[in-house]
Amino acid sequence: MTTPYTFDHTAYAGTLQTTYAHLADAEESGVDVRVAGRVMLLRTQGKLAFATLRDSSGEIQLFALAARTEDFAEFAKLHLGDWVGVSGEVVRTKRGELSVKVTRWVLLAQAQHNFGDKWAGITDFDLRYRHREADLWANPSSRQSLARRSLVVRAVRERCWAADFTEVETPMLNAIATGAAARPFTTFHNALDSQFFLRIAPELWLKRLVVGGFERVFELGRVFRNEGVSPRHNPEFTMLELYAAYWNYTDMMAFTEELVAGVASDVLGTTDVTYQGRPFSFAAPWPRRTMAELTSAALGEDVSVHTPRERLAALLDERGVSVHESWGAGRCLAELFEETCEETLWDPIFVTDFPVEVSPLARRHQRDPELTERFESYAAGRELSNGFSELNDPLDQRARFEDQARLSDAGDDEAMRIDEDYIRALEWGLPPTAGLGVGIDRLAMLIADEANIREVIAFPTLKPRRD
RNA sequence: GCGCCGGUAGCUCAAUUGGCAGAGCAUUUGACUCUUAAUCAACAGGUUCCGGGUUCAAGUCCCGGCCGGCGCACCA
Repeated sequence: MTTPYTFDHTAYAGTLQTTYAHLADAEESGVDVRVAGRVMLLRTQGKLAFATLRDSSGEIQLFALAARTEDFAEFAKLHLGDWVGVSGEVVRTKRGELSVKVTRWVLLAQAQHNFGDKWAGITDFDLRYRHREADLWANPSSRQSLARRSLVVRAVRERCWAADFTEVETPMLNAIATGAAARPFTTFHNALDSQFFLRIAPELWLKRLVVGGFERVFELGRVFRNEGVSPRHNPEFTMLELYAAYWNYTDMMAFTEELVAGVASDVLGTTDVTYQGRPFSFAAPWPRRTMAELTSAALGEDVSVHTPRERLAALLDERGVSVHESWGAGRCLAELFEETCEETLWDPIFVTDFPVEVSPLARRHQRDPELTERFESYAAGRELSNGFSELNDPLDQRARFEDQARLSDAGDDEAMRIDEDYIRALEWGLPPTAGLGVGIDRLAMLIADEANIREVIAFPTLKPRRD
């Protein structure tokens, strides 16, 4: 059968609900509208038929009468899921339901499959994620979470633009996967006869743009990490990275809390949220506490990057963490922090002053060369952002990469590889600069109140069917 | 990668100790001029995820595999 190529609609269901909220029972507005969407429910009653129409804005009832509606018999045989366009008057029925009293209608597309259960919708995770299109029209909450993700991305982008950051795009196909500690995906370019890695972070490229004179840049894009899959990890995810010349990590913390609080406010209209039943507030300012302070408080024992490595290792051992021989005091401190503090950090907080050993791209702390001017923000027990004063000394950067190479030789397959082109870029002069990375999916989870990252990704990575 | 749990009609779910594989909704047919998950009547709908095994008999028990959820590990 042939269906129309266009439908000229003049109203949305949700808008009609607010515009005609005043209409009394059995009152007719005298206004004709054209609406389109999917038939979600159908109730026929002899020479009457009621359908629930859903469009992107909400739902409205369609009211068809044999005496008034063209092709009434066909209308009464619509299937759940069919797309229709209708025209008719906005009325409220005797029973109080705002409706479009259908005079003319057209089938826009047939639904050949249906989900059947009007109450439970689709609950099977496998079906929901593999056929998200069905999930989205069967389950309004799925659509809401993805819509909120979209609003988060939009708000992030607009706030970065408003702060004079230039949006840029850097390569996803890289000869070296660097800028973070993660195992990469590999691929191959035939014409260039070369192996490439999908990027694990855009960090080094972005700083090269700062070297080139883009004083404020950001990139909002996909990164790929060949790691495990979990309710909080998808192999490809979206990251915001942002760099500002002349800022240090203190400036960047101030920007970060304003950005995140602003995004929450833009999307939800408030900075007060409830995540998985537990409230917290994104409102700035967030507390700043050093990693050593928090870890000492959790342990009931003063520790720092200067605590003898043997003592830190013993504390880890007590907690069942196996200590690798290549770990120095800095790595041990960071592990202790993750073990004792991370999950307890519910309200947004900045954890500052990370050891040099675990921060190969961050600038040394002005007061302690064993630390860096680095922060991570935490919320709901999870890392939300990561930022630092950027290391701009090419000699120190080379030494840091060489430390990483030693870790790699010691069997750490996530250690960074030395990037000669990046060191050369630093030799051209990187001004004092602060950088920020924010996991957008994680932020969207918080704002959409979702426990599983897949709920804020339209098509999460699944194992291909093999049957 | 490891552990636990799950997979039954298009969808949501039942099935007692191993004993004829069911219901609601959806689909099909019929009734019905204000329904709201409409209601009522009837018909139809199955490789119980896949492959082996035990048994007179397997959705159910055993072995292997596939996919998913959760936890651990890894990470953001």
